[in-house]
This record gives sequence, structure tokens and C-alpha cells, in this order.
Amino acid sequence: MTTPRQTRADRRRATEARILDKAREEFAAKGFDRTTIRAVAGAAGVDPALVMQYFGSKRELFGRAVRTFTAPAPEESGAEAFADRMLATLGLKLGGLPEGTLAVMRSMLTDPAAAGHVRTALGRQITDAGAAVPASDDRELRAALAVTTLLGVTIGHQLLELPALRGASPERISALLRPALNALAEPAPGPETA
Amino acid sequence: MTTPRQTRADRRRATEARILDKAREEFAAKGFDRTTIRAVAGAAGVDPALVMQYFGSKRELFGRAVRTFTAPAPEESGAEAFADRMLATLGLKLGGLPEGTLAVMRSMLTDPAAAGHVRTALGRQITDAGAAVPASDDRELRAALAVTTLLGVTIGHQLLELPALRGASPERISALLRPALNALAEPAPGPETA
DNA sequence: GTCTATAACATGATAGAC
DNA sequence: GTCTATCATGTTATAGAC
Repeated sequence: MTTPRQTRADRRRATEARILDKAREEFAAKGFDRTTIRAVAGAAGVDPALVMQYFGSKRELFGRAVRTFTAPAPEESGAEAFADRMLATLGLKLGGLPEGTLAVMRSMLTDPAAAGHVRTALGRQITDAGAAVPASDDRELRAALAVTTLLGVTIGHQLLELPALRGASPERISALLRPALNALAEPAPGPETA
Repeated sequence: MTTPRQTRADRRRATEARILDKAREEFAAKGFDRTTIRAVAGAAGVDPALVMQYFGSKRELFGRAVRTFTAPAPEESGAEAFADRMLATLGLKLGGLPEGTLAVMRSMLTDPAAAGHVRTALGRQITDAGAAVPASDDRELRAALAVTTLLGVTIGHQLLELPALRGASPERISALLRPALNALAEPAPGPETA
């Protein structure tokens, strides 16, 4: 009675996790504005007031729900080629993109907070990618173009669902993109410098 | 008295144009959801009810406001190189993008109607670009990747305002992007086929 | 601790006075 | 023709019953 099995604040964490899960889905599908606390609560099978009780505000819920937005690239091999490094992340981008990432991406054009998240996340990706660009003083710009290229393809595929992209396998897309990314990374079109 | 100078239904068209102009700005800046009839009316200096009187609904206003969304590429020269063709449109994309286009782009991830507009517009761009890709059976896919590449760069520059891109001139961006687009267009990496 | 009821507010849209 | 006043709805957030 003083210390029951596991049903003290442990069950709370279970429902909290369920709410966060459904919120992530909803935010990913409809964006921040069109997602309602009511809908999230309904999907999670709880009362709307409970969601507020747990998270305080809709924005806080959003922030908590998209904190899957971390550590997508724990790469160690710094000697890898630039394009491979980029395309390694694209593979999982075209397949199962984390729902938290989807949620932030869908809201990034209309919600300033989401835009900020994406801006810093892409900034980090750009500096990481820039480290793999050979030399030159515009390595950051090259990296930024490579990252935004992948961003555009991901948006077209995942959010816009362009038929021309949906019909292609990730492998083919990667294969076609590799030379383009290499062209972005190579300052001089030397014939053989590998 | 029966036929005054020009102030019959001609002044109406003037205010209507002013409303459309302010609506376009507002939609471009905040997207469909966060744009209110009241704000548009306030910016145009008219009563909110008048906006409804003229356009019937918010969505109708949106549709009318973004009908600048036409004919961006009246190119005749079909013999032009693929990359040049693409980059010609990028020049004005990075500089002054039409506000109607901005409005649709900003809403495309959260508003299904806007997404539909963009999907068809990009589809048209893809088929147009595909006609300039040399041969191969995956020309449409290549064209789609080129178009989404430019889409990503445009989003990163114009909507997300990534520092790494804002600091670069359109000319440098174009120069760096050209080899990448060429790599997308060329099925075989032949040394000299021009 | 959980939920019912409701407050407080903003929105798109409508009806009717001027 | 133009605008004031209002409706109906949907939202986040709060207070209080169980």
C-alpha cells in the first residue's frame, strides 16, 4: 500500500508517452496550427483538459513531441566521401522519416518557432557537411547547397508527394543524386584526384 | 450623370485590386491559416465585411490573390542547355520571387489546396525540364530531382532564410549549382559530348 | 488525480441599418 | 453600396465537482 507495484507516477508516464505519440502523429500530419488539443486528446483516449494539465500549453506539447529531433548522424568515419555521407542520411529520409522531424518540417514555413528549429538543425548539418568538403573558401556555401538540395528532394517526396518522385526507388534517387552532390563538393573538375 | 467619368464600377475594381494586393502580401508573409480577413481589410483600409462582399470567402480570396501563379517561363529556345534553362528561373527565384508564388509556397505544407497548386505547377515544370534532358528512360526522374533541388535552395534561401545562403550572391549560387544540374542531366559521364 | 463545465477570446460569415 | 452589430463556431486555458 505504501509502495504498490508500479502504479504511482509510473502509469502517468505511460499516458504521457501515449499523448506525446499521438501529438507527434497529428503535428506531422496537419502541422501546428491545424492540430487541436481536442484531436490529440481524442486520439490518445484522454480528456483534453488532461493534456493541458500535463503540458501546460499547446506549444509546450509541440516542443516536447518533436524532441525526437536529435542525433540523426552519429557518424565516426570522417574519411568518407562527401556524397556518401549526404546520401546515407537521404536513405532514411526517403523511407521512414522520424515523425518528429516530419512534424517540424511541415510547420516550418508557417510557424516561426518551427522555422527556428529547422534553421538551427540545418545549420548544424551544413557545418558538419562543410567539414567533408575538400578545400576552397566557399565550402560552407557548397555544403549549404547540398543540404538544401536534399531538403528539396525530401519535401518533394515526403510532404508534397510528387508523383515523379514517388514512383522511383530510393536507390535510384540516390544513384542519380550522387554525381550531382559530388559536383557540388568538387571545387575543381579535375579528372582524377581521388 | 448617366455616364460619369469613370467612377461607376471602375472605382470598385481599384479597391478590389488593392485588397488583392494586401491579401497577397499577408498570405505570403503568414500563410493561409494565420492570415485573417480582418488583417487584410485593415491593411487595405476597408471594412472586413467588404472583403467578404467582394470575394465571398477567405479561400476564394486566396485563390484570386495567388493567380499571379502563371507563366513564369515563356522560353522559346528549346536548344538551350539544361542547366542554363533551370538556372534562368533560379535567378528570379533568389531575387524577387513573385509574391503570389511566395504565398502558395508558404502554405503548401499545411494547406492541401495550396499543396495541390504547387504539385501541378511543379509537375508542369518537371515535364518542361524533362524535355531538355538528353535521352534515357528516367529523364522525368532526373528532371524532378533538378526541380526539387531548385525548390530546396529556394526554400532555404527565401522562406527559411538560412544564413549560409543569404550571405551568397545569386551569381555564385548559380555558378556552384550549374555543374550539379549538369550532372543530373547527363546520363553518361562522357568527357566531351557538347 | 481525472474529468465536466465553462470562461475568455478570435475567427469566418451573415443580416440589416444607414 | 458601405459598414455596424451579431451569430455560430472553434480554440486555448481555467475552475471546480467527483
